Amino acid sequence: MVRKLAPHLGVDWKHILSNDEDRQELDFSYEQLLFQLLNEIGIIHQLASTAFDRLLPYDLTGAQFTVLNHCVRMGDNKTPAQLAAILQVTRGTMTSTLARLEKKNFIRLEPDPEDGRSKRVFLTNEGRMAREASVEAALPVLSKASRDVPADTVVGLLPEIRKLRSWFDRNRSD
Amino acid sequence: MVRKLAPHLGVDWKHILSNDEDRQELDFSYEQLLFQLLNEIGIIHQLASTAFDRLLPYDLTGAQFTVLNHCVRMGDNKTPAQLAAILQVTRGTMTSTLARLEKKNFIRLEPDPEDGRSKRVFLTNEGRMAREASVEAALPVLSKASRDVPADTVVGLLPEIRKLRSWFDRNRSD
DNA sequence: TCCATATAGTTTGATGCCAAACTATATTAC
DNA sequence: GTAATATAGTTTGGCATCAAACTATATGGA
Repeated sequence: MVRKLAPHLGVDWKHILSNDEDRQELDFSYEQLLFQLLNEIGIIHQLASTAFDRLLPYDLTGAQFTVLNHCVRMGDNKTPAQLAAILQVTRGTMTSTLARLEKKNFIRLEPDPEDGRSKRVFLTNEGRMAREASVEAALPVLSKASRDVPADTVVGLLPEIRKLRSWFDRNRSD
Repeated sequence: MVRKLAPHLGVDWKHILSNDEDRQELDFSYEQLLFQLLNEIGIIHQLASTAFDRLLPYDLTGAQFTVLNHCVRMGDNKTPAQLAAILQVTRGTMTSTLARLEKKNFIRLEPDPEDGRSKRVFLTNEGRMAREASVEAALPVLSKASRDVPADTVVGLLPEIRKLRSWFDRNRSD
């Protein structure tokens, strides 16, 4: 049916072993179904990501918001390596995200008094406000979703999706 | 619990309104549950993408494989704009992916005889073989998943995930 | 103490992705 | 027929991501 836009992501499971046309007609092997599932998941992630990026204020990106949000909710005064582990990015990626946040004055980086190799990440007041404004900006979109997507769908999906995420989490090579 | 690696993606819904600790204890609003769901989806996509990229031969990337795979399964002789629409990336992104595939001699680009603005994408024999080899390389991983992840999980997830994808698809701004 | 190894953070180089600007060719409207 | 508009493809600039190499500091064992 040709969707209008949206990316094929890092890996695009889209159309790997499936396509819209044959969905109704054929039997699929387990492997094919898993492919299709990952395909759909990739699309959802991409669409959601792009939509979220577009509504964020202060030129914030999703990655940057995620760091601010974590600091607000779970506390700051963590090292970049800890944040990288928690948010599941490489240290190199975290370095660059933190640099952008620092340039915007949303966080402050201080040397770790106990470990000469480390730094500590602190929220600034501006960072706190930017996070707050971002949450505000996101609410209308979530509300729209809540009107259209049945709660049953969301609630039903969560436990199984978590199982799947768990499996990938346990089975990655690193 | 601090996962070891993995990225916060374009937008990272991870930890936006949720975290591992409070999952067991609190009630969540619909909005929070949706956030959590998108969070899990983002993680799964990232883990799956990275794993897939690592096993591909010929220095193929997921994006490149997706183009080859589509051409094998659905036929080549399409324009870059058509491929971009089908695979849901911008034309600019498709330009660069096709350029990389052409440099590897996996596709050929010819001028469209009927439209002076367009080109046509054709698979080469090398491209066909590279796609075949990629599928071979992916099979062991899929088999591993099939041993661990119950078919029920996959089959149960698919219809609801498709509904969710549909919603995002319908509600995007472009 | 000193060396080997592990860990923190950075840097580099690739890829993917988007948005927006830009060129060239079609198509439509008058 | 010509001007306005739409579409195809490219280019540029920016962010996110990874992998791998590199520096500096800790830590542990001999």
